[in-house]
Amino acid sequence: MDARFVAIYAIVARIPEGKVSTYGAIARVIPVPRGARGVGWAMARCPANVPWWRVVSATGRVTSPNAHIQSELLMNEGVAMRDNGFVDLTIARWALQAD
DNA sequence: GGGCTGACTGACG
DNA sequence: ACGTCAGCCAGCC
Repeated sequence: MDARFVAIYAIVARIPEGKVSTYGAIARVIPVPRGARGVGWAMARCPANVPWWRVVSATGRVTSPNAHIQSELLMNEGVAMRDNGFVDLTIARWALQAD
């Protein structure tokens, strides 16, 4: 486990309910080895205590293999969902912070 | 060692 | 506005 990935999980863990963030946005705050893909890679291996469902693609689309579960979780938290698998980043986007 | 894949993104037609 | 393409680079055959 690399310290950078720990930082990714730490940031994701800071995303409040009803808010989401994007892979690319996180990749800009942290010097991730492979940029946005690195974040996705990290999410794919979410250490367990990580609210991975609050991370979506830059367009607001849920790109996870279990998108239906993710979208359901987001709706359950009050995230502004458009339709199946889409989040309204205009409303739900969280202001990133490295610390 | 070489080629393909992917929980991405931004540019292009 | 929407579908495709190319760049990206660690992992996994």
